[in-house]
Amino acid sequence: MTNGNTEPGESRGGKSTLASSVYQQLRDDLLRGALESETKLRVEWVVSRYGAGASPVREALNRLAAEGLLGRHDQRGFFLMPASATELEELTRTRCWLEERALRESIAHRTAEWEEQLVLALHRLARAERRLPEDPTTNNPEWEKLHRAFHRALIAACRSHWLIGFCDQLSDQASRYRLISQSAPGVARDDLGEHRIIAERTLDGDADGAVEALLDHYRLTAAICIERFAQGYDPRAGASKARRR
Amino acid sequence: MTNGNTEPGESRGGKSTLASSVYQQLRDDLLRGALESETKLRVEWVVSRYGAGASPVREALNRLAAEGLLGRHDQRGFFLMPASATELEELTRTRCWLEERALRESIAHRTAEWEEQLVLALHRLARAERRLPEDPTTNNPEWEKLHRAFHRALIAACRSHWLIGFCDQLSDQASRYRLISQSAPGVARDDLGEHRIIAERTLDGDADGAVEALLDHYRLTAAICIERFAQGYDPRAGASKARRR
DNA sequence: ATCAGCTTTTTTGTCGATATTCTACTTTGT
DNA sequence: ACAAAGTAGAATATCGACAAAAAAGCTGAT
Repeated sequence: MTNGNTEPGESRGGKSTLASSVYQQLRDDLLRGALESETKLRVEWVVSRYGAGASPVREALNRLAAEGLLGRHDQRGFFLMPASATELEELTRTRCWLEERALRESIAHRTAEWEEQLVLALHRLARAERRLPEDPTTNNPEWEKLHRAFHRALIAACRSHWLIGFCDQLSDQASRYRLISQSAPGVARDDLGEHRIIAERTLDGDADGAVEALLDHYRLTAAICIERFAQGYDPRAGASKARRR
Repeated sequence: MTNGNTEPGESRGGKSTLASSVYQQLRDDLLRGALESETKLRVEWVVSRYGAGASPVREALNRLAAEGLLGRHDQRGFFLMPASATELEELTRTRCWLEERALRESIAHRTAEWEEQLVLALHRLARAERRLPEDPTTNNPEWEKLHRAFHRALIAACRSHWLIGFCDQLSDQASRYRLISQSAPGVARDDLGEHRIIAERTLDGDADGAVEALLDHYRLTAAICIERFAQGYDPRAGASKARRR
């Protein structure tokens, strides 16, 4: 779990292995919600989709399962974790606990370097378009990256790579929910304004205010998602009847 | 990620796969400190030690690496994470943050069922011998299990399987450090008394008191380990010279 | 119709062999 | 003697075939 750890991506220099490449692509597709139509991930299916042998694919799937992004049952393969409103609530709860602690520690141990990285992240986020002009139903993947980078920059000074890793993991889960329920049109929302307030209070050293803004930000997002869930949204269109185990 | 997840062990009913079996054994050996003499885990070595093909072994190693129990570099295989005093400090810090939150939530949402499980866990722990009579240098593995079960019972009512998973992960890491530095004789310590106080205050609903006792418990353990580190303890005897990367 | 038990098909998990990459050592040129 | 380049050996990563298990399909009796 990640994976309480930095998933390296092996970006710098070292040639990536096939397993890592499949892992990366699969992970991206999962977080983008591109696989929500599948309920089970058969290895043969993954093999033919990403063009790699069974062994590296299995390794990638094992990593993702250990990270909590997939489920696994011995002799029964890998499956997408079912998305439910109660699970989203639990997720959000946990996320608020951990991010609050991380943000407070970050503020308490702030450095000039960290502050600069934060204003940079905010600036980049402000420049990006949330939705692409050509297809307003889907998010701009570039914006997604910058959004995640901003939230990570917030807590980067908390002095615990474990905590950062956990927050990343929860952030991954949350982004899946966000993208699942984003097919619906959605309320107008001042994303940028919220992020700006969080950053301002953080840079001011106003821990209580920053935490309040951050948690409101998360809770509002979750509330919107849950509402859409309640509206009877079901990712799987022609799903079959109940399956045992 | 790890493993913010319930590592099932596939105990009930379903026949376990070879990969899961190797995973389990390797994990046990890691936490028991039985592999501290190795710095690198060559697959061929693991294969011959646990009697399984390369594929299941690689899957097991991938899971452990995703959980943060091992390190991995593409094209360079798997290795034991180096143990350092500063890493132990960071670990303990994080652990205190998370366990405090988990314990407070557990107390805030306590149920009769949970309280009963807690007194049960304490009772079992009290009955077990910490060290085996025949070999006082090593811990009784049975006690280790019960000890872990006690600490998990404490936070079981926190209403977040994510948080429980994270705490488990950190607990695994900590137990590795504990067992590494336990070759040295060690101070006399009233383990049982500490655990009893934690449980009592918890059952009384005294959140502040329970948290204080729990964090002291963790910090004392860490302090003892770090002291032994400082005494120049080095797990790897005839280690080779510096390696790049 | 329905359900138990058998057969077929699909899918998972494992093995053995091989290609690719790294590592340590030797050679060569200055 | 030293560094760059090359080379033999070892380890990692991957493929393709196969065994084992589960799921789906089928038959026949109640």
